[in-house]
Amino acid sequence: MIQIDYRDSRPIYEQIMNSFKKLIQAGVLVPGEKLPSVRTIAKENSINPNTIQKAINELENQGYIYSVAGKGSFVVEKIVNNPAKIEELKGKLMECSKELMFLGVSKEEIIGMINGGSDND
Amino acid sequence: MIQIDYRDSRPIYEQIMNSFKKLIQAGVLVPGEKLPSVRTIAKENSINPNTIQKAINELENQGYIYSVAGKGSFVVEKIVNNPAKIEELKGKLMECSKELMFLGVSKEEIIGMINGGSDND
Amino acid sequence: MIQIDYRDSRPIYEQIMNSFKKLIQAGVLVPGEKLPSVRTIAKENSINPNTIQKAINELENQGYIYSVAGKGSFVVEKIVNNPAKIEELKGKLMECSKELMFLGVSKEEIIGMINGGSDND
Amino acid sequence: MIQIDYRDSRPIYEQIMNSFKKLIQAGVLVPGEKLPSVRTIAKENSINPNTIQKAINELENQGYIYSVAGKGSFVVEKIVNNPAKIEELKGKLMECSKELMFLGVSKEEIIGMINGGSDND
DNA sequence: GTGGTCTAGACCACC
DNA sequence: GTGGTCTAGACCACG
Repeated sequence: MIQIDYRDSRPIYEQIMNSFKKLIQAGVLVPGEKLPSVRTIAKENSINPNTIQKAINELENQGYIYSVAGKGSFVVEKIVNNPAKIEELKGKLMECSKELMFLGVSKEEIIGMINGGSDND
Repeated sequence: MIQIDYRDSRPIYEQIMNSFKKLIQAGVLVPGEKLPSVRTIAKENSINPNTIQKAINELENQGYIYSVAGKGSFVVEKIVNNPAKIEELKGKLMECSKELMFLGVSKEEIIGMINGGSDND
Repeated sequence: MIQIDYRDSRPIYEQIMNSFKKLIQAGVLVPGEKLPSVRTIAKENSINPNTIQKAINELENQGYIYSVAGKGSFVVEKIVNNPAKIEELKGKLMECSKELMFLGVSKEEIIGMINGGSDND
Repeated sequence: MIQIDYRDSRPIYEQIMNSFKKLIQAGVLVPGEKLPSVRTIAKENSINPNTIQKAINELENQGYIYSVAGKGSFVVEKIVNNPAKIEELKGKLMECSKELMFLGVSKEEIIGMINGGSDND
């Protein structure tokens, strides 16, 4: 369910966080659905529960899930709008697109990628 | 010439590197042009020369400049194609675009940003 | 009669307790009035009776209600003065007001809120 | 510099966080000032560095300080406005004020407290 | 069994 | 030296 790359420079908790973000965005995890427990995720991936907990906390801070002590963590019904975050993402996207164009990728190809939405990870 | 933000969580050398990348991409530094010396950059920005050197080395590794011992560093004539980097950037771009769409930004708006993207930082 | 939000991080019994507090403060439950039985509240809200009992016990500890074995729980005639609780609340209130002022909310606005505060939940 | 009450139900990291918030709000820690290092705070208060780190992270998330790896943590120049947080605090304040009035504290006394701003902690 | 907190000790990149 | 991440194990309140 989750992909961890220990050679990746990004911290493990961030990789876990992104995995869940993608599962939510892709609709694999639907609103209201319960996530596996911290301990389950930890055991299945041989990662320390504290690291999982950190990822879960971050996901809650960012508004993707909500946690209820003693019950579990659940996908939120609707993502809360966060204008600041949208601006940040727009900035990142523009930076990538500029650098790609500088490296010879045409504007059309980039737009094609966004239009097609083919998974490129 | 270079913008350093000590509050930024990114390492100094990375900020320096990005500044030069942008200057090259924007055409302020043209192909073949000589970069200021490490010591000059260091003095002008009150930064440790080692930090500048690290940024210069990274820029060379990524194919933006080339260094000649005893002469200095110069902007490359043509950026070497770096398929791995292009793929990485494409991945990042798709991730941003997916998250933006998930947060309610329309595909059209994103494409419009890329089409009209003449803002430079 | 009672609002439970399972997404809320606060324990269920605390939410129940607060619901009753508000009903008493608002005068919906008048002094001497009998509260519904633990089992009734539990069934109507699909909550474990133990959880309801815990809320009831807390309300009694805090002096809002009194319980008579075999009869039920009743709203007290007059809230017993609880200096410790008053001091605690005063502390909390001052903390909120200070933080609000620090964040740029004017003293006048805060006082206006307290003066005009007829909104109930 | 920091007050920890191990009998307090609130987590230690939260108490630490609040201590620093108050020091910043009171002007003891001025904008731009460096906070003691994680390890220093940990040693001086006989608390595990990880617990301090959590408090520091939270303070950064809430916009009170910013951290630079390898340099330290610093008080931000100006607190970022956060409307959602202001609304939350207003709600808390109203709840306290209502409960105080219900317990017999007069509206005038509450307003007097806010006007006087005497430390009540 | 669940999330949440905490300790003790470790390693890393950065400056 | 600094902040940041991670592990291994523990205890707690809640349902």
